[in-house]
Order: sequence, then structure tokens, then C-alpha cells
Amino acid sequence: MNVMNASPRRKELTRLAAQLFVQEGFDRTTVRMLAQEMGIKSGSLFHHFRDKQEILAAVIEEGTQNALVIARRALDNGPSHPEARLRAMARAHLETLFADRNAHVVALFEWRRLAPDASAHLSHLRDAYEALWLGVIDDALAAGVIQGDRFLVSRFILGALNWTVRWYNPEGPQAPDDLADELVAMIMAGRGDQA
Amino acid sequence: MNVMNASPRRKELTRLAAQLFVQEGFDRTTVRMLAQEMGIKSGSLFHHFRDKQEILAAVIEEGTQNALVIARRALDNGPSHPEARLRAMARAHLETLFADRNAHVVALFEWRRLAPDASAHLSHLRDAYEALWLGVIDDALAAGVIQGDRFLVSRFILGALNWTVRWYNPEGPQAPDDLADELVAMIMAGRGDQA
DNA sequence: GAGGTAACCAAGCAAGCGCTAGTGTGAACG
DNA sequence: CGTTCACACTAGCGCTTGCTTGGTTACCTC
Repeated sequence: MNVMNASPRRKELTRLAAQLFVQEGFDRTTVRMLAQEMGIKSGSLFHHFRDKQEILAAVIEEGTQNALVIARRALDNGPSHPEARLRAMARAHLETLFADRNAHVVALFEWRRLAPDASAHLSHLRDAYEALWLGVIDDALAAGVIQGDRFLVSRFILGALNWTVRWYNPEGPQAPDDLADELVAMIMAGRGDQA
Repeated sequence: MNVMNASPRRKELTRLAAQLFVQEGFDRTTVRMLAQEMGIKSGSLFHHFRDKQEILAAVIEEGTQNALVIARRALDNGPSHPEARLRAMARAHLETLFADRNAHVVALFEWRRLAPDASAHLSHLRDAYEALWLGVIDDALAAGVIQGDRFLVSRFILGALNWTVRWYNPEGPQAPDDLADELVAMIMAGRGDQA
């Protein structure tokens, strides 16, 4: 078994697993299906991962880590005006969501299949990510750019954004950035200044 | 097997199944678990349902039917102003969502486990429901109450509303109607008139 | 060229899965 | 009183599941 999470082989296997988990769902995906997709036999799979659970955890960790990196970069190199930061954050969210779509779909819809210990570890990552959002939302509230309860607003926004994986088609005419801008425009309080 | 969907026994079994499906997920819920929860042996289960798939379909159909009934009632007996109709629709959505919470969580997150024929049948129900939403949204757009693309708006709203099942606690201080009103207030375009 | 190691394979085990077959029982009905 | 029917039971079949075991290969290092 490979202890390092960064082994290139393991990373590739994780990517393939994410794809299958999205296609079939975690429970319906058998170790034999995973092995075949990876071009190995089912027994060999357990050289790379302790058990099936660990594959799921690896997939979700990968996606969540990337989300954190991208969001932090968007805020660090990004604009300072609260409204623009809100837009940058929404854009960053959709950017990761569709760059690592498989991993994020798994994270969103198979989270409950995680064993308790893995879930606890990954919850910290997710909390760190949501903290970034709450910071941006607090600033926007303070500046009067948006209005409402901070938790309600953040959950409505994240709900609307996360739900896009259910209907958004990247081949279509709309770019992810357009979606993000439209959503932010939609929730801007009392300022009829959208395009 | 019971052909009528309205047998009271079958309805009760469907309710119990919904609960288990939410707790464990459809795939992880075995027919033996279902039977035990129902106080019978696993073999007896197939007197009521042809197979496990049919139980899933029954759960989802129940929830979706109720959603349609409640939404239609809210619109028929409801207000005529576009903004008020939007609010009524959002309230109705959350009302069903938490009245039949288990059934709706299953419908939202286990839909893909449906066999193709059951899925086709139930899609019509869901489409009818979404048509109601689009009608209300079109009126609101025409009246200038909200702005944006009709599909984008509807998907953002439904995403935000559906996502509430992930975090909303009915025991908490906030009533579902408050949530609905806050969301509608949030998306009202260029009219700083929320509470 | 000996030793170590990452990667893989063949074979299979124990447990659990959905579902079936055949039977029993008590209430309802003519 | 005999028939029917909804409902439940026992027993188990055939298959798949996640995972283990013991051994093989190819490459790297000193």
C-alpha cells in the first residue's frame, strides 16, 4: 500500500475512480470494475489502496484540496471591492467544480458513504473552504452590497452553485464565468445595475 | 403483488422504505433491512412489490405527486401579483420538501438508481412540476420583478431551495416560510424593499 | 549480481445479495 | 361449510461482493 497520497500512479487511479463513481455511484462501483478501468486485476487494486473506502476518500480529498487552492488564489490575486470579490469567489467555485467535475460530484453526492474517520478529516478541509466564503459574504454584507442573514445567504449561494452540476453543459454557449456573474447580479440588493 | 398504488398497507411500507433509503442510501439498503423495519420477513416483501426497484419508484412517485398537488393549490388559491406568486411557489416548495422530506431526499439523490422505464414515467411528473415554476418565473420576468435568463433563474432558485435539505433543521428557530421569503427577497431585482 | 521494492496476477474465501418456491393461516364471502 | 384471497412464513438458490493469500515479474541500487 502506498502511504504517500502524491504517488503519480495513485493519482491517476484516483482520477479514474472518480469517473466511475460518478457514472455508477460509489456503492454500485465494484472493485472489479475499478480494476478493469485501470487495466489491472481486482486484487492488485489493494496494493494502492487499503480498501474501497480509501479510494473514495482519496477522490474527495483531491477535489476539496483543489477547491481550496483555487479559491485562495482568486482572493489573493483578486480585486478588493466586496462586490468584485463575491464575483471572483463565485467564478472560482464554478472553475473548480467543472475542472475537477468528477471529484466534486463525488464529494457532493457520495459524502455520506465515507467512513466516520475519513469524514472527520475531510470535514476540516470543507470547513476551511466555507470559511473563505463566509469572509467574503461578511464583507459584502458590511458594504451593503447584499442583504440578509450571513448563513442563509451563503447556503443559498452555495446551493445554487453546487446544483449546477446537475444541469450545466460545458459544451453549451454559456461559460462558467457567465453563470457566476449572473448569479451574483441576481442577488445584488437594491441596485438595478446588472447588464 | 398489489397493483393499486393506493393500498394503505403499501403506502405505509413506502413511507418506511423512504426513511431507510435516506438513512442508508438505496444501494446499501437491503431487502432484509426493509423487511425488518416493516416487521415482516424478507420474502414477504415481494408480495407487495415486484422487486426492489419498484419500492424506489413508489417512494419517488409519492413525493413528486404531493409536490404537484401542493404547488397547484398554492397557485390556484393564491395571490395574483407576480412577486407574491413567486413567494407562494417558493413557500409551497419548501412545504412539500419538509412535509415529505424523506421521499424528496430520495427523489433528489437517488433518482439515477431508477430503472429506465420508471425514470421515464416519473420524468413527466417532474416536468409538469417544473413547468409550474417556469410559468411563475416568466410572469415575474415580464413584470420586471426579477431579471435574467428564465432557465438560469429557475435553476438557481430550485438549486438553492433543494439544497436546503442538506442543512436546514426544522427544530431550529427559522420556519420554512421564512426561508422562502428570504430567498425571494434576495433575488428581487433593483428594489431595496426587503424587510 | 545480489538484494530490495513497487507493481501486478491467479485463485479463491466468507459473507451477503436479490429474489423464488412452496406452504400455512385467518378473515371475508357466497 | 367450502372457497377465496391477502398476507405472511421457511428455506434456500445462484450469484456477486470486498478482500486475502502466496507467488511472479521488472526495474533500481550498491
